[in-house]
Amino acid sequence: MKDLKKIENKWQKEWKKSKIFEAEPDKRKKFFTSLVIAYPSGDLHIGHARTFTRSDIIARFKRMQGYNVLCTTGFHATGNRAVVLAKRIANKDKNTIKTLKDLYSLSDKEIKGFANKPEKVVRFFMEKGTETLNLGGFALDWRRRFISIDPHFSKFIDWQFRTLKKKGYVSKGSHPVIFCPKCDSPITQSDRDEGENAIVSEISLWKYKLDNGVILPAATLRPETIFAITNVFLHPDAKYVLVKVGKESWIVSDAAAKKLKQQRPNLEILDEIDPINVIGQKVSNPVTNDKMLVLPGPFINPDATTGVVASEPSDAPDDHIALEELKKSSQLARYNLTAKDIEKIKYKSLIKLEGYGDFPAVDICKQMKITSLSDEDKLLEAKKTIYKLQFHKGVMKKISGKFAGMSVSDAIEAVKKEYKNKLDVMYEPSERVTCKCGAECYIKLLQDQWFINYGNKKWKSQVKKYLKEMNVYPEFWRQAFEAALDWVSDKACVRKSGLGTPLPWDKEWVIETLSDSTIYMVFFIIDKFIKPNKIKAEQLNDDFFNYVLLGRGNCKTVPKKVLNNIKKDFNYWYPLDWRNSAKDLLNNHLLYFIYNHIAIFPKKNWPKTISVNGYVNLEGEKMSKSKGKATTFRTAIQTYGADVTRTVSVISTSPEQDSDWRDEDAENMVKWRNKFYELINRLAKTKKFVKENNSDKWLLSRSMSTIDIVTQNLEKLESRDAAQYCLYQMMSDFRWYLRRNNNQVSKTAKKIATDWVKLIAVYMPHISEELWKDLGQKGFISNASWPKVDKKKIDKKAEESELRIQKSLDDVQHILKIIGKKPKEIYLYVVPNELKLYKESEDFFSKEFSARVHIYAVNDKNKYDPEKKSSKAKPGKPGIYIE
RNA sequence: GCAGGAGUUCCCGAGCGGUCUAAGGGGCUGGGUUUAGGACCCAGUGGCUUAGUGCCUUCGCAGGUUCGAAUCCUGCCUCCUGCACCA
Repeated sequence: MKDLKKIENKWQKEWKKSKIFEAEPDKRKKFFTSLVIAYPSGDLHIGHARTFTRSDIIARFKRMQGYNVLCTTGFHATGNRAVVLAKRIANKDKNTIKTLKDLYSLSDKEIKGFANKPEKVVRFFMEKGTETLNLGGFALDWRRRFISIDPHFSKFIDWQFRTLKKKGYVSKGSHPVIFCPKCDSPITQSDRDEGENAIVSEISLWKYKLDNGVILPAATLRPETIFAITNVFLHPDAKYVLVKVGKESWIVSDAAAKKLKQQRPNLEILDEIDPINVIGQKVSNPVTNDKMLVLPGPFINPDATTGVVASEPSDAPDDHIALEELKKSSQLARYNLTAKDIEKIKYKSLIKLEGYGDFPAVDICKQMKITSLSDEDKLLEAKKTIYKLQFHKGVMKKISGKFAGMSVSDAIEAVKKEYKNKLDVMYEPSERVTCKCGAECYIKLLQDQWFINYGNKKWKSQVKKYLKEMNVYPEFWRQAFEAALDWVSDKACVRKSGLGTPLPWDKEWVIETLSDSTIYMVFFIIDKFIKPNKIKAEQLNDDFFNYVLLGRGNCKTVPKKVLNNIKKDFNYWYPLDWRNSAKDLLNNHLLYFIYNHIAIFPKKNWPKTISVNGYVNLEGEKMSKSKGKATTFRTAIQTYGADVTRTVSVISTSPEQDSDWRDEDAENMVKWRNKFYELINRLAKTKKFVKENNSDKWLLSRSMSTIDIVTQNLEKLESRDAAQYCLYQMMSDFRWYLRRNNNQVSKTAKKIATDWVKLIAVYMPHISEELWKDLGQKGFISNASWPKVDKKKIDKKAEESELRIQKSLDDVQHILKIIGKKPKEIYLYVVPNELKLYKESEDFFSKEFSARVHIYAVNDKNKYDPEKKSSKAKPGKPGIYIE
């Protein structure tokens, strides 16, 4: 057999030489798509294989359908990753260097050259990535490749941002992030030691006032309990401070003051406060104005939130038990309090909860026999139980005034809204977070941030409306999309570090990754003109983009002729017909992509179709978790060949699900490919064809249905279904056909095989080109026309007849199994109109059973039928006699 | 916590109101082919039964709707993903 890997290389060269993938406008209908631009901080991984192959399959399919297809890609270097990598190399980080060596076989010298040179890193891997895509057989127009740190591209981003700003979609604000004080920077999941999954949670602060006007800000996740608060707790032995916040004075724990300082730059620490002096005083409830005591709470954690806790003992088991304990406390005198003071505290029933009385906290503590704060585990469980029940099923009682009758979950939001002016907020990580450097992290409110206002109601509703008009494949994702759209809000679009384009009007900021990659597909069209016309970045000013992209104004920096060519190309190719990406971009990039098109371009240029696919796991493990042995796209190609790698990466599961890369699958696919190649190659060489019988009509009918299904599925990019039919279904039909015909083929079968190779060509383009040539066809199969479905050739009768043969084969086998002996003679008695069908299959049956098979019509007077089995014959079910 | 999903036979993985013991692989068992191994081909793979048949049981758990449920509804359990400065 030929070396199928050499074949791949040969056809890649042929394609390049003949430039068949370089697209120029012509009279055909166009189809414009692109691979999602990859981040080149390493070579492409196996996840890219899936997403990219899907795009390539659709591009190749459309090309064969007769469209003028433009498919291309570029690289995205914006952001911090390469900067961090280059820094780590400079610091001689062993893991980083080892990974680079293991995965990409780089030499020490090469690696050393990357130290503190992020640009060098990304440009190096851009070349690697390009190579890999070529090895994968991607049908791309490489004249349009760019990287997002090219100065020309930056000019495009300048224009985009100025345009957005003019339209009022960019504004300044503040933004909470999880922050490491030691590294002095926001800290992402991968930089964390503990609390990888922590998120920023917003905590409400109710401001309880002492008589002297000083505020005790109590933190809570349940602001609706304000109506039933009975007292406030301070830790008697913790360090508290008096701080100034704007015009107000607050008392908070020392730890809290330090955290709050990060969220409120105007906060000033004035003085240390002894909590003992505050305990025993009275504060007023900010909503009800009720007076209540400040009590000692040795159980509270002064480091959490503000160190001030409001107590709601009817619903919070902790608070209830704390008060119970306090009644018996011997320490009360220390705070000038008496047990009577505590006993006077009256619980207020706030939330109606089925199965519980007025005070659920009291009930559950009784039930669970909790009597002391030292029963920590039980208390936690009780708290969780009540909280969960109340959140989902609790109903607010009369005491809550206008919120009465609301569910607790609704009331929380309603209270926040109603008392917007009285409530304050602070932010905390949802769990403890520590940085890899060891320091504990907290939330910092970044000031003077620039935002793109994706929360803008009008803009959002435009997106929502247009989303309904767009095609989303698989339809499965549309719901997820709409849900994500509901949640998307203003997005901080600049950072202080990393590669990228400086914000045009505030150059100390750099536009971040997801914000400079929203409409980059436009740049594929422009980029092609830059080199040949020696256009400099400075020439690409706003006038240029306004003229070529929006058809507005005048541009004097670029020659008129070039300008109009670009404009012509843009009008021909745009909009993007198909955007395919992995699901990680669903919540962000894909939405921003639609948002920005809608903001900047007229409707005729808005994208048409979005498709999404799941991730790829490696041997059942997440790629990020399978340490060290991460398979790259390139090694997969080198091991199994491009055709196999491509096919395996899209065939294993349906697009909406995560798939799994298993070497075993790839090995099976290698077998399949070889079998396919040998089969078609043998057909190609066949000169002697057999006479046709029912199985030819059957095969033709089956192949027409298969082509039909494959075509329909590719239209929706249901790659798995399409592949399953055109690989496995077709193969199993051919196998039956060959079995039926003693491994011989007819002319019809060879023609069907030719169509089959065309179907396979989108998955396995290399081997298909080779077989195309073997079959004596001209030109590239990549440019051949997609097989047409002739529904007239779908022959239900022939299929049914073939089914009868199969069934009869089964019946005989079944009997043979039961009688358990080797047959010498087999007699089949068929109804008269089936005689021809069975008679032409007589040899086939004989061969299958290694016995002489005799076919008789039931009305044949000369038949041999000692046991009168012919009387059992029905249509499709011959009588059977075996000797 | 909020949001979006998933749980199918030994394993992977289809099916998403009747044609479902439930596609397709893999594994295992038997047979063929082969000098042998491999590869390849055929058959079997819940239980009982049978000259090509018939019955019972099964799709996370528990209920419900229906003439009929793996498929629809309700509740529960378990698992996965995202929640933003990270590409």
